[in-house]
Amino acid sequence: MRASNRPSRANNRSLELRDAAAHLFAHRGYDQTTVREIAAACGMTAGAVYVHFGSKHALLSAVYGEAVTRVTKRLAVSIAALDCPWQRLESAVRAHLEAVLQPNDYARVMTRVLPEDAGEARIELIALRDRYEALFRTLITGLPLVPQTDCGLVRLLLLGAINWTPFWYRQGGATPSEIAHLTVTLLRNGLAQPSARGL
Amino acid sequence: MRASNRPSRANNRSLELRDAAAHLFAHRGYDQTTVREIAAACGMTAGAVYVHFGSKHALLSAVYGEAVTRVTKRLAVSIAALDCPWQRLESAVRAHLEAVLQPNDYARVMTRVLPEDAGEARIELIALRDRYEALFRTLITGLPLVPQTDCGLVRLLLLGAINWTPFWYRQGGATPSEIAHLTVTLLRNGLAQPSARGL
DNA sequence: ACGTAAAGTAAACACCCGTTTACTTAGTGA
DNA sequence: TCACTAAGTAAACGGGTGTTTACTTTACGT
Repeated sequence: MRASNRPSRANNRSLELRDAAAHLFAHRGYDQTTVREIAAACGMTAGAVYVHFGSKHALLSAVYGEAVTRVTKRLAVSIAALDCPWQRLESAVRAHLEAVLQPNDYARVMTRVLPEDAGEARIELIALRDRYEALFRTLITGLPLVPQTDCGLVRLLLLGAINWTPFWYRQGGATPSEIAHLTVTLLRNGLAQPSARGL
Repeated sequence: MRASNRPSRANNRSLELRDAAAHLFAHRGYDQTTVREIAAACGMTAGAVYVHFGSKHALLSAVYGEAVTRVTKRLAVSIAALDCPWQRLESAVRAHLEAVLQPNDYARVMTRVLPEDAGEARIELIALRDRYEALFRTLITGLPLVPQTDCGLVRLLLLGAINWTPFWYRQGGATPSEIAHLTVTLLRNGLAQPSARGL
């Protein structure tokens, strides 16, 4: 039981390191970020990184895991008090967009770094991402959609639309809130003029 | 005028090289593909690549440019005979999805390789992508949408949804045609049960 | 037949990468 | 006080990278 009272003087440089990694991964991608850069951002040497993390992949896993934890929490809070399934979805989309679009390093890693680039940590990242996407599955199956709608397909299209936003979003244009509203309105009623609707 | 009758014995290995690069970039990404691998795929040495292309970036530009050319052509053909703006959009989405989802190396590079990873060739790739996306701008502004709809935002959400598909699409599930139909139906009428529509 | 130029090779170049090793520093508990 | 341990450094290791160089081959035009 001695191993449990861990930290002692541990003024967690690990977290500092993880934050720096998140920042660099978010802005330049995994491949193009070097361990030396991450270390330098904390005023350390590359070797010291391996005191805290076994490998660069492990560092990515830590960042990715924290990202999912944070955005999951944020999403849960944002929908807690809502009952209407459409409002719940819109709130969830807004929370997701706010996380992904603000200069938020962790959330951005979730959409910018492909699990495929993570080597051995690949399976772990995919599991984390799936865990997050399951939240949207629940929200979507709760919607009163036209019968026989392929909910899985809807979820993937929705997540695609909002995961792609970081690639075109610019400060000063539409706000996350506006994007969320348009997205869910679109999903609910479509955008055709009433006179031009099909059967 | 002597420089114009170029090829002579030129049994264009350049194209072979470009195809091999497209294949590798599509399946493993730009960073994780080496010049030696591309050369080996054509039975050549790395040095020979530089007879045909000035750099690895130039090779990516060539692949990306060809990708845009091909998918643009395919899209133009698919909508040529159609008049109804909704049908035109659905056909365009279907063409795009077929290009991106079938094991089509060139189209896949367009969605898998971020222009940001291309270094100096970055600006060129962005210009090419923008040229392609402008086609969708035309298709969307041609739709009879509810007044004051932000067409730019709609285009970006739509492109996001369909650009993300390669990351989850699996053979045997929904076909490109089905995905295209659902996507445009969603955009047109939404998916809410008629009794559950908002104002 | 021969000069020319493109196409290709083998090998090196210069550098950068993730990771490891041997060693130093500093705080802690007994 | 002193052994112990975590944290960190400096430097190297082994390998891979894009690219260049010097040289060879090959096919054409004249």
